[in-house]
Amino acid sequence: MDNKIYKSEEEFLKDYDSNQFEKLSMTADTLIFSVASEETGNYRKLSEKKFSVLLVKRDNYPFKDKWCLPGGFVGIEETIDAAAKRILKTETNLQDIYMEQLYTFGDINRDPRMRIVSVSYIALVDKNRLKDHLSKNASWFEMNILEDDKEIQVTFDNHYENFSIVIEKKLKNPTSDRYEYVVKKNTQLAFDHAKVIVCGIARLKNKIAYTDIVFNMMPKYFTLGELQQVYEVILGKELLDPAFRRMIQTKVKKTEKVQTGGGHRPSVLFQYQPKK
Amino acid sequence: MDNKIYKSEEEFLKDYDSNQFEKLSMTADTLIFSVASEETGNYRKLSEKKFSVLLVKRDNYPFKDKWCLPGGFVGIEETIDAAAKRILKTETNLQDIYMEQLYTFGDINRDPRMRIVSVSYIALVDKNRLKDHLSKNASWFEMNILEDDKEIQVTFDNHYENFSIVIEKKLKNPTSDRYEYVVKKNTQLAFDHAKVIVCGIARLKNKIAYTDIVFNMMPKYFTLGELQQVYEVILGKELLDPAFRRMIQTKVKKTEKVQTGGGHRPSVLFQYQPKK
DNA sequence: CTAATAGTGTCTATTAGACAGTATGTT
DNA sequence: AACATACTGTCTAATAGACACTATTAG
Repeated sequence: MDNKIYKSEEEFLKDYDSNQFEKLSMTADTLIFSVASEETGNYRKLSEKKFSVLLVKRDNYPFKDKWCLPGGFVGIEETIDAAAKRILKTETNLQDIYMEQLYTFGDINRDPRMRIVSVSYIALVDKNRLKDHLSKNASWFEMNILEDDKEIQVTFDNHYENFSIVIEKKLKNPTSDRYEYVVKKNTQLAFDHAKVIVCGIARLKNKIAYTDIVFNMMPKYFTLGELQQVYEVILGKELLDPAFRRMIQTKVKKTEKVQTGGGHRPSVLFQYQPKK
Repeated sequence: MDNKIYKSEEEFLKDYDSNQFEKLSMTADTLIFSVASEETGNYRKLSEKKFSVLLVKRDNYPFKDKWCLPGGFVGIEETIDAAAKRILKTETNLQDIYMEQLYTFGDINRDPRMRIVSVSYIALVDKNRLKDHLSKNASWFEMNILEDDKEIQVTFDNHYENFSIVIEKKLKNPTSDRYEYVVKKNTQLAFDHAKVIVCGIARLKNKIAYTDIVFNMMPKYFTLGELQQVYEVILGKELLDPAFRRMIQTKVKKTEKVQTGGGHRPSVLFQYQPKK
């Protein structure tokens, strides 16, 4: 850097060489999560809820024919949030969807082409809102998650293909809840997206406990049974009905509508009610 | 992008033009938090704990003579984490300090020179570990935080200068806990660092409730009174002794040592004990 | 003795877990 | 009638809040 003395910020900026530091490329990658209903065949049984993520098949190198998260480069005149929204629109044709920044992944060789830093986002959608607006290479994968202290296993299934990943978790520091993820098995996911997915699942699990973000995955009207299933499939464990209903009653409002036809007592439809 | 068909990833990569997308600059900015003890004058009274942040006076444009967070450009061959560590070492001469990524700020005009995306980090240090290793322009500022639903006010004081900022909080979405911060008053902090500080304070407040990260700000041996004060100054509220001791007993281990000389009953010194 | 902090006992209020029970639709 | 889910009542366990009390030292 030169040592010229400037008298004002204007003068300094006019003279500033924006290329004196090396620049790098940035992408926004989006974890689009949803919960889908799978019919069971038995007219009496409830449809099973499946926790799903949207993946895109790469039709170019690198990682040609592998699956990856919807993503794209951040433009020089575009905020990162705007890039993430643009990508969501491109892949799902949806706007006004819940999104939040997840984490920024900056390993040097995470992309074989060159140094690319990825800012990841989580998006939550109600699957009823999108039927066939998906882009050509995009596909919903149902996930099954098996987790203990040391390892996470996720299996992905889109009814044509299925595969699984195994990720080892290591606490970065005994005082915190931050994990370092080490990919032990992954054949089908491009880049470091296996880690991104696992990181996003952890965030979502955490946040449904102390926020209302689940409702972004629900239709306007829903039964408490359905809502409970969504919690259960994300948390990966069953909940007790009375405890669940006690917890949820502050967040929802009963409607006059009921849902019948299930071969059992009709259930009341509820709506989300944000607390003031 | 050209449409040449490649037969392999190797062939593709050899041909790849890494400059086809616009690149941008990235910095890592670090919130270095600590809790300092301020003597009270009265030999009997405990020293007051002050929640502090390390700021650096800019000696160059832009924002010449304003205060900012320690930060620097991320090198093209350097991970973002490594950049953050390098910056911490430069400013405090400390290594092996607790750090975690906070958030990535990517507004287009957050830096008047050019498009710079900032990945912010939180670092927590025990102030006893650094006495006079600070870099020339760095200074610890004690913070006083006043917060309600809508607004955060922080005053900064380093015993020579003091100033305050006012930030409005707006929930981005009723279902979540994400805020948009709008700077209402700020005369002394450079860039968007007022927002970054407020964002970091919020994260810290949150995380001390469900992790053990406070212990990164404590010396090896401490009294429960001191520890409670640290919690209180970060949370901005008083805690009840019996409840605090019940909560903390699973995290600490009593030692044989006691601290005397305070004109009152001596207190037992404790150590952090991570749970297995 | 006094001021100040250290540390404990215990009552109460709130919340979470568990289980058993009742209600009601469709075939 | 039987199955499957909807929904509730209530006991218990665990946790958090509140307050009062005892302990101990330097000056």
